[in-house]
Amino acid sequence: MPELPEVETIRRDLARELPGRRIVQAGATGARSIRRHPDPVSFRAAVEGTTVEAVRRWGKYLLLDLSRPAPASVVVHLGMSGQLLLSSTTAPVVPHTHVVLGLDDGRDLRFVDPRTFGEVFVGSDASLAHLGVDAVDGLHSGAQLAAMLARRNTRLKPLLMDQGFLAGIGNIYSDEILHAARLRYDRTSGSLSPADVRRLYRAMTGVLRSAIEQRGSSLADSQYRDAFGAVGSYQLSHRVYGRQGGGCFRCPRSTIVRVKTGGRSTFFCPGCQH
DNA sequence: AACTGTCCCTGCAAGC
DNA sequence: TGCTTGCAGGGACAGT
Repeated sequence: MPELPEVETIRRDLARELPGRRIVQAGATGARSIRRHPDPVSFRAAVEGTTVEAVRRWGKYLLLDLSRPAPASVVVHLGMSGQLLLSSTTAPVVPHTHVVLGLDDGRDLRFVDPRTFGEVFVGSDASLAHLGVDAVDGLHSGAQLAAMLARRNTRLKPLLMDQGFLAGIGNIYSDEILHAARLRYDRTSGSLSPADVRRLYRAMTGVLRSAIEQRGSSLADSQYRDAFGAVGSYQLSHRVYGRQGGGCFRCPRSTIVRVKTGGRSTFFCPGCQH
């Protein structure tokens, strides 16, 4: 399930390959993937003949900035199972390929998404106005985080996953961050001491930066791949996610527990998270 | 305002 | 073996 580190890995791949490339052909066969467009024709018309100028990320969204009509970008959200793959135009088209952008260098950018929770559309930054600051690029100090937390009083995990509060953190990284910060998922933001907030800030930046360095987490069922189809390695560094029944790496006498909350699985160590 | 449950969707694994 | 069931989850939404 692509979260900020996975999307940032893809962004870095594409930022080396796409700027200056012209989109010579655009096709969309998956109506649900381009659900913000009335039909594939309008999507194609907005994209074909444009040049990609930059590749940006905001939270879990990728933006391929187009030369026209300014300001417009191809906005991509990978949902749970989305992949954005650079491949030769002649490579076989795998099942669940919903959008194909043909480039002027003989390659395609293909959007593949079996579960169709992801989407692709042409839009401006205004279409992402509901997002909070980016959890890496927009968060600069523990004091800033403390001020943000002071405006809310709610459980930490849903707050970290609230894209309007902080953009980019999902189920896996919220659990990893909270374990690194030694805080329980159900601690309320209003109950945090200044030292707690400092640990949370350091855990957040530390976990996300390490995960980016290791090119994200590829799990058995999520099929996360970078733009060249390669897997990440941060799953090898997970301390709690998917480790229920295993020993805690920080306090080895404790066992990682899995609970269901808010309709999602949460993993934590009852021994060292409070 | 905060929280829970439901839905969308496919692939995979467990159980009968 | 072959079927059914449950589970995974990002985000929108309805209901409490």
